[in-house]
Amino acid sequence: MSTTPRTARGTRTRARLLEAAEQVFASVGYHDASIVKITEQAGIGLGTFYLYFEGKQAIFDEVVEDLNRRVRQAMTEAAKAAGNRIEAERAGFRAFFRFTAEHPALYRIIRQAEFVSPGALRMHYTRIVNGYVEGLKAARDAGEIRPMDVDTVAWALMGIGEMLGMRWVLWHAGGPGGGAAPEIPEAEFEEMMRFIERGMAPEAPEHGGGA
Amino acid sequence: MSTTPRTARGTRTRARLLEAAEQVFASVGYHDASIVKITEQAGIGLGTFYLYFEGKQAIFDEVVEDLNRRVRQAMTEAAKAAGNRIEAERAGFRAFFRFTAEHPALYRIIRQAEFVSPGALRMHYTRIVNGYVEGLKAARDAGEIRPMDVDTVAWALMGIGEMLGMRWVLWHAGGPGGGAAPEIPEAEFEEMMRFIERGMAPEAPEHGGGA
DNA sequence: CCGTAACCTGAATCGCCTTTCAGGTTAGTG
DNA sequence: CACTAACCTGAAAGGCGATTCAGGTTACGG
Repeated sequence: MSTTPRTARGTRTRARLLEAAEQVFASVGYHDASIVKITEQAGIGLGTFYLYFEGKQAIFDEVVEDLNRRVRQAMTEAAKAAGNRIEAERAGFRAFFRFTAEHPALYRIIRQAEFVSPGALRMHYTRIVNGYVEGLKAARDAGEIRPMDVDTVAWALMGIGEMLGMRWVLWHAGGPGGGAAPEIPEAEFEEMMRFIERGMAPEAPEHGGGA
Repeated sequence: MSTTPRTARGTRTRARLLEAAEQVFASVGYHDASIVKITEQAGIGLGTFYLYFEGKQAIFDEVVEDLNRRVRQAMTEAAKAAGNRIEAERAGFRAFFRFTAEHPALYRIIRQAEFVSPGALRMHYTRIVNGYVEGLKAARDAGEIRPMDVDTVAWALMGIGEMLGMRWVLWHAGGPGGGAAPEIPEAEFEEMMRFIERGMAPEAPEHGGGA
């Protein structure tokens, strides 16, 4: 039966397992991620794993939860500094891509969640979309974007981010074993933002005011 | 060693295995899809599997290839009937959603391919995007859409389709075990198309001409 | 230095899955 | 009907990985 650590040592051990699990899940996938591999990566005895986690699925869920919290924090943080809503959207997207470029684990892990833990998958997407929805509603009410069904558009934005991010992270940067965080092609990022901004622009823009 | 069937009987058996594999992969995932389950679903002896397939991964790749061919055919077929490019885009999207609504296997299987068979994953997305790219280039040259980096936009469209489709197919229609093909909400589909069409619209539309 | 609560360990158990193979069945031909 | 190429079968071998557990280690207050 798994327990919560009671001392600083235990807390550190648990954290090490979590970090190791993120790496192992991301590099070989859930299926091939054995508890042995995770504990070895963490430099910890096999049996110790079961002191802190119920099993493989349990630690997977926690890894997803953790990544989700971190990516949303990165996005909110970045958006906070922006002036208007459009700027905030742009900053949020950029933060999203930067985060996923630095943590390929996000994609690689989330995509497997469908069977491993459908609830975690839904939670992940829903939470991120909810962040968008709030921002979009405010922008819509402020007249910065056209009247729209913000839910649908928020999911569309999520889809764009996920697909382009996947393409950049997984394929632009060599193979799965790949090395450091890849650069996000600036020109493509701008093209994406143009597409998004036009898709959301108010009916009658400021007469000739382009991007 | 796996062989190609030499008679009508063998051909039928092989096809049954392929169909059963699609169902099993879609319903329990690659990991939990044992050869036993596949052969049982097909109503065929366990050993027979190895007459026609090298192993689990081999049949998985074929399932992906098959689904990919079918969804692209559905899209092309639908787009063919359309008048202009915008109409074709709309028809293609609708066909894509209809297909995935009727074959949830597409999502459920593709999402696992990342680790099971990265090549198959990339092949799947790339082929669909290539279809878009051709259409977009033609539309751009014909002045029906603004000048743009069609590759980036094509991937963005792919992302929108995948995310909204996933949402509709996986979540609007009860649980994973879910029943018949769910309806695609018409209002949401239209909102999505508005977003896409505006994102691609030429710089100076026909003076006040809306959608 | 002693005691003990918390922590750590990895060999062994248990169960499941892939793959093989020796032998049976089917269907078409002369 | 005899023959044979193609096809089908499922018990069993061989492996692998999740999880347990009996016993060792660490840290620290008294």
